[in-house]
Amino acid sequence: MQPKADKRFGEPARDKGLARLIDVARAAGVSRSTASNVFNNPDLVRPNLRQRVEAAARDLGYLGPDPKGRLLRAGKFNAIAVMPPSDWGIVDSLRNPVFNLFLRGVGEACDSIGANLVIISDGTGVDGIRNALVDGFIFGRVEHLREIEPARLRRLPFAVVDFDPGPGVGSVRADAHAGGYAAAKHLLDLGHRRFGVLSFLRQRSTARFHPAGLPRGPEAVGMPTDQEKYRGYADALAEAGIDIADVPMVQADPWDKSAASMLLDAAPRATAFLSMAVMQAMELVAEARRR
Amino acid sequence: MQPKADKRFGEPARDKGLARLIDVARAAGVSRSTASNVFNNPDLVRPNLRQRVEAAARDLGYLGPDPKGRLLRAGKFNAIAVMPPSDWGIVDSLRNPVFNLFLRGVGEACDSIGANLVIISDGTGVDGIRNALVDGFIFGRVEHLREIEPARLRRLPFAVVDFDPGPGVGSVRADAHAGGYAAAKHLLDLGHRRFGVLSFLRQRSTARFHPAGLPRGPEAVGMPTDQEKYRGYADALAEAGIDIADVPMVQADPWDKSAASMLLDAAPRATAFLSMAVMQAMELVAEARRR
DNA sequence: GTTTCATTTCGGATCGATCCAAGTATATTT
DNA sequence: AAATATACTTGGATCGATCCGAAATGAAAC
Repeated sequence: MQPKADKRFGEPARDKGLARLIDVARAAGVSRSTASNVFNNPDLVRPNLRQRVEAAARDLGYLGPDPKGRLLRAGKFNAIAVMPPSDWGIVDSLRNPVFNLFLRGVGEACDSIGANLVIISDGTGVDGIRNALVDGFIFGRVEHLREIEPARLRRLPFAVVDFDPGPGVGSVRADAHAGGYAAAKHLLDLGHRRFGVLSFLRQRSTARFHPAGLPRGPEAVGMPTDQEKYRGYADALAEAGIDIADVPMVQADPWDKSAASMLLDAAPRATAFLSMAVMQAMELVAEARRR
Repeated sequence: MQPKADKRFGEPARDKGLARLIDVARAAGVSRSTASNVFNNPDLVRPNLRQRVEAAARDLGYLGPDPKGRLLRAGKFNAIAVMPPSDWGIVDSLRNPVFNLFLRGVGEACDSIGANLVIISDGTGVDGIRNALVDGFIFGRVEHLREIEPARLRRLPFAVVDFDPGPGVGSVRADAHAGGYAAAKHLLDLGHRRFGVLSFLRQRSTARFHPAGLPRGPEAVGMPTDQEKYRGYADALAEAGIDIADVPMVQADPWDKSAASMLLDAAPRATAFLSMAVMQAMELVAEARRR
């Protein structure tokens, strides 16, 4: 049947230069649906028409269905977002070995289902989270959950790593206590007895030194996993008769480079160090080597 | 003015449970435009109406303008895509220090403009490139350009790293010749005189050993930058009276782990090695340490 | 030459929102 | 109080495509 006058959109000046499906359809003298089928269900279109459409597409330089329109209908993005830890930004995140590992894990899943991996920019802010064109989010840090109002969180498809936000939410966590215990035990087995501890603060602020042990109250190590890790350290040390409360500790923002030298100054006789964050540990090694 | 009967969309069963802008508008007894303005240009809406809309939004659990619809109108994605080198996939890419560096560079730019960073999955294939919801692409390897038909490439906003695709296309490149020269020079200055060279093949295939120098023809090192780097090595060696054509070389796929041991076997007396790819170099170090 | 049925093709409705020309209510001027 | 200016609102058109019921086509059957 011949296409009647398809009054949809009165030929609104194709200024952008990019052909739309409707342009191809008109050029080929078929309806939008037929043209659409040529690209999505070629079997449904008889060969002669199909060729006409294909020729028209070639002539107009049509690149195939535009993802924008398709997306609006389908509602799927074929992409998964990863939220870098609060206020880290993309660069800092990529610099962190642990985050890289995390990213690789997510990347593997993405590869397997052919989804793209989106790293949410810090610059987009918390609202950016809503505007990201993705199917779901993976949070690496609890802070995010705190920042987002619960109502909207409830409608967001997401999963969490290293924190159990309660029933109904997908989450995975590492056994931080075991990890911390193993690390400390390893050092003890090597004969170390004098330690120093590097920990971090919840908020960006200046480094502070605690002569001994973990402070109580709101300043205590933030993440649940970190608390567990700390307890892991503590338990291992306890077995060797060392009270972690007697071990010098520096708390600082993970990016605060002064923490390392502060700890080295504070615990000059220490032969081994326990750190909560990789970045801090790396900085400590670098600083120690520098001296 | 009171909203008349806005006949648009005959209340199509809000089954998904998610409220749309139009639902909010109806609930508040205003038009879509007004509701839209409440979220985008609050100043244009009088307080009493605005509050009514906001209340309605709250009641219905409206989360703000859906990015899908907004996107369709705006045509902007606020995201930049990075293509991992052909057939690497996301995971392998993230494992590569050089790619990580590259990613960090792009990430920095993204952070600064508040754009999200998208890593295109290998699984989406070359077509995925069209379907990615991004504003532009950055290619790290020339192979991509070869895979994409020129016509569609011409309409794609993109930039290229380490390859100059010709006029009209944004591109940046490193001075590979200088880099190669400097690296080789450094080793020479350290006193090394017996070398081994690790290079890679364009296509995935089994490692092959060349007793001396770079083979000619289609098997030659693929990327322009790699050829330059090779010449950089060659020039530095030449200054020390060494002809690179006399240096044992192994060519292999960057991920082929056998290359390292093959080279170590082939050049047992070598005291220093020159590699075209980081991954190969890393594997070489690991293998050497293992022995 | 009809009737019947499977195969193709068509076009209005829709996805969720924004733009803009046109209309209405309110404020200001005379 | 009428006339004019200003401030808000409105709804149709649009972004680019897909879905699906209905209409048209063509081939086989009567």
